[in-house]
Amino acid sequence: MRQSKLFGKTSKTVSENLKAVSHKYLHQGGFIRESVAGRYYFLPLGMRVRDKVIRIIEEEMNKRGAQKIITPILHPKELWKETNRTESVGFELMIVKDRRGSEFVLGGTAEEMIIDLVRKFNISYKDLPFNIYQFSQKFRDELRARGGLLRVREFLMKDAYSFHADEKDFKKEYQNMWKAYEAIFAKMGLETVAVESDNGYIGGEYCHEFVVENTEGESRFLVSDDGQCAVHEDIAVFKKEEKNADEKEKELQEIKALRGKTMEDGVKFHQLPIWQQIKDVMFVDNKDRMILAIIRGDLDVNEVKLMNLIGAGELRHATDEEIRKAGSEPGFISPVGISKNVLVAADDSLRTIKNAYGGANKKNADLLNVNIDRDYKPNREGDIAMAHEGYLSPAESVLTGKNGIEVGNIFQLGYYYSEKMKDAVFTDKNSEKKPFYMGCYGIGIDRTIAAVAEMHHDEKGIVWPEQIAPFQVHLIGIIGKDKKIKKEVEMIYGQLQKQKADVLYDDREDIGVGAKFADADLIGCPYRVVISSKTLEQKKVELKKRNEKEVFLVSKEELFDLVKK
RNA sequence: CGGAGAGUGGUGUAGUGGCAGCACGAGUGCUUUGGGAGCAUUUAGUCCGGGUUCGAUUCCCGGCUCUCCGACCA
Repeated sequence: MRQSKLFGKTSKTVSENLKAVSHKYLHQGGFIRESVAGRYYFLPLGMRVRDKVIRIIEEEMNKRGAQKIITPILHPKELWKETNRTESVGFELMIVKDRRGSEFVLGGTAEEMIIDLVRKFNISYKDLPFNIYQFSQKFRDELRARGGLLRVREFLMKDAYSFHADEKDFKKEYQNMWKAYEAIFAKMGLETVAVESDNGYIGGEYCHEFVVENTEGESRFLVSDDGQCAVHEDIAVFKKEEKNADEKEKELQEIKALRGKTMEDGVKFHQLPIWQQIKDVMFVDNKDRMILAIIRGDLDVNEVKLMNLIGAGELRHATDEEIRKAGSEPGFISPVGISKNVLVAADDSLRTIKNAYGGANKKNADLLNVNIDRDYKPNREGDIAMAHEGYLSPAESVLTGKNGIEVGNIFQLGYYYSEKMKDAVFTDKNSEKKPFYMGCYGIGIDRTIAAVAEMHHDEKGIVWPEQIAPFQVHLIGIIGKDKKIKKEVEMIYGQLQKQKADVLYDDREDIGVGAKFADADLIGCPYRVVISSKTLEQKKVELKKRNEKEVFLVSKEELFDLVKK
């Protein structure tokens, strides 16, 4: 490719608004341009990177038995109704209508579509298992796009769906895809951690996120020092040490408490440790249920765990008025004697303490010596606590908090969809209809590219890993008056083309050499080849790796050899 | 959705209640080629709507858009 003909240009300056490094360099290098927030044009350079990423994924998926298909992007809304995901999906669905009034969901994930396709075929156990995948544009009505390609509203995703006769067979595929992902990301120069996570609206019982550790990432997870676990904050369990569980239960007491509304106010007023206080958080779910989450005072409520415990689709904090309407008082909420209309969900940490203190459901009144079972009986009890850095894993290893970019995930779906959707069944050996056991597996292509840029750059631009660089070689001539040099570069370019080498030739005649070098650094091809009077004299070419400082003089033959694939 | 900030040529920015300036870019000509060259010349701009005002790019109100933080989402 001649750079003079390349559509899209590098830019010397960049808006201060572009904070994420990947965003900045992808913009400056001429890989992408923004349309509106969270929607991007991919320019030729960006497309080359994207195509290479696609190729790597495709190769690895095919190698492992998956087959590529494509579904329409507009999904009939009826399908989403069949699984009730028109209601349950957390992100607001993008819905479009055609002129006859038919409604379609702009696909953000394609479980329903794939099952709808599969059920057209009268699948028998002999057809199983299979894994079908696609690359397609996905739409998510994110409340807040950010960081260039890091979080977008429209992006290319590889999504795969596997169908099995039973769990055992599925588990093999889960491992198979796990391996595929490790191979895929390794080829792109990304080191990933498989983080155990919550399934969210996708459904199913367990899943793993593939996360690239990076401070720009929004995925918060914890790893234990013993290397035994890497788990997302949403579902991380930890050891809740006993506090004063041996203490004898004392008599319940209500006392006047002229204090502020915070946990600290309670500690100051009673001169007791924070862990002995009961933390009460009132929520409202999407069915307008009032939910009181209670937990040991030194811990925080994890809303995802809470949702899972009580089976809620969405949660929000209750307003002060709602708390009063439920017969309590902000800052003085208590599970003791709370209205029957309030669902009380208790964290099991409350079993590690005795004689707790906290509000009395009225202003400036507190209860002392509150004990679970004796004074209140939660409607639900379980783990709803948020794990934090420094806590101990169940195996008593210290947890460390990390941030990362989620580039892919693999989900166990089990019977989640096949039970909800009609005819999502196969015929087994005994001629009986059985629901499919399923899994699904996604990779966000755009975000993966951003992750590579976040991980591989220096102060001058992106340093692309060879496998996904827009070009392998950036060829530059320092031409001057000497016609011979121009001729030489053209000759070398011609030869490289003949070899079908992946080369970007900076043939622009009207710009200085400094600009050419700066552009080469910005674009970040792995090899830079320079032809000048100096190299011509020595009958060599100059070779420099983007990720190294030294330049080497090599013979033309060596160069041609290098780029031979 | 809550909070904060910002919208000025293609890009990055300055400034002002009364002529909108600079740099980069782009075009032309000459010159120039080892780290974003030089001279000359041309080109192009105040987000939208309303208000205050003799006069608004500037002040006020509304809208839209973007960025950041949070919430949400994965």
